[in-house]
Amino acid sequence: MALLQLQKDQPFSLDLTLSCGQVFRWDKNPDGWWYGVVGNHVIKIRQDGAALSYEGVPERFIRHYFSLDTDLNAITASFDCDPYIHSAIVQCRGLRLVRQPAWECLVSYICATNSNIPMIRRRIATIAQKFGTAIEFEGKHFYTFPDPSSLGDSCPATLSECKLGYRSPYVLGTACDIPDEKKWQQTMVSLPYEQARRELMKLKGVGPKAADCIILFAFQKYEAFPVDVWIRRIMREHYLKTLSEDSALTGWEYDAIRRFARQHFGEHCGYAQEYLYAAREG
DNA sequence: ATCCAGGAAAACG
DNA sequence: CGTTTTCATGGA
Repeated sequence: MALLQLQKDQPFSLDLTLSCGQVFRWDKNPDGWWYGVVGNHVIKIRQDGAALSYEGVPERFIRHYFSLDTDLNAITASFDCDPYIHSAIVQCRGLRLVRQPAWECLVSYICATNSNIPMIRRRIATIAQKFGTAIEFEGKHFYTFPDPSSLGDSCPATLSECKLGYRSPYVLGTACDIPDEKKWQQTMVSLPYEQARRELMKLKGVGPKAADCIILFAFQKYEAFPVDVWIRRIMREHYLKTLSEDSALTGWEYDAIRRFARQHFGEHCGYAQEYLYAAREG
């Protein structure tokens, strides 16, 4: 068991960070410990005030994954520009965007379309269980997320057990389009936002929303502003009151919303998006 | 039954 | 070209 002491000027909420909907593979036990699989590691972690207790990975891994070295106060200050976002910032103090493994993030958001969070979590868990590698930890089995070739070579019958519905061929096709996970990841991080977005949208099952989520959560390009039905509702009610009430989100509207957000919240508008999403009330 | 959920592809004018 | 329809799944 290792201990990490957070600094006073380093706000962090493990609970908000792991339960705000950006990740799908973390679970909290009633005793307060979070368990998750990141890459090839099972991580066990809990927070008591400014103290983080953890095991499974070295400290530098924790710092990197949870973005503990980014100046969160500076980031939230950069988009703290109106009363509504201000209240979200106060309400979600300590929420950080984590650095998700890119391939898993990509598949996660292909599986997320027209679906809800519990369903997404179940799909990702089943994919890992069927195609990943088992890791034993505290007598229980955890599963790594399978690499592209493991999924690409999978038999369709087993994949259908993951209940992806019409998303199955998208996941399969994308697995075949990305033979080299590491090379793909390196290429993507080097591209500027708009270019990375266009590249991602070439993949089957990746539209504007999924592309923006992947860019934000896996590549830390904080100018991405994913617009889902919740964000559209919030933006319509508090920022773009001229938007029509019907929930259809056209391509033109999506661009109008993300461009407004980029201008209004600034270069970290993606971070602002996650605060808006986390502070949403049903 | 009907509607909805971190949408996107395919079909249609 | 922009717009509408369809898609599979399960919970409310």
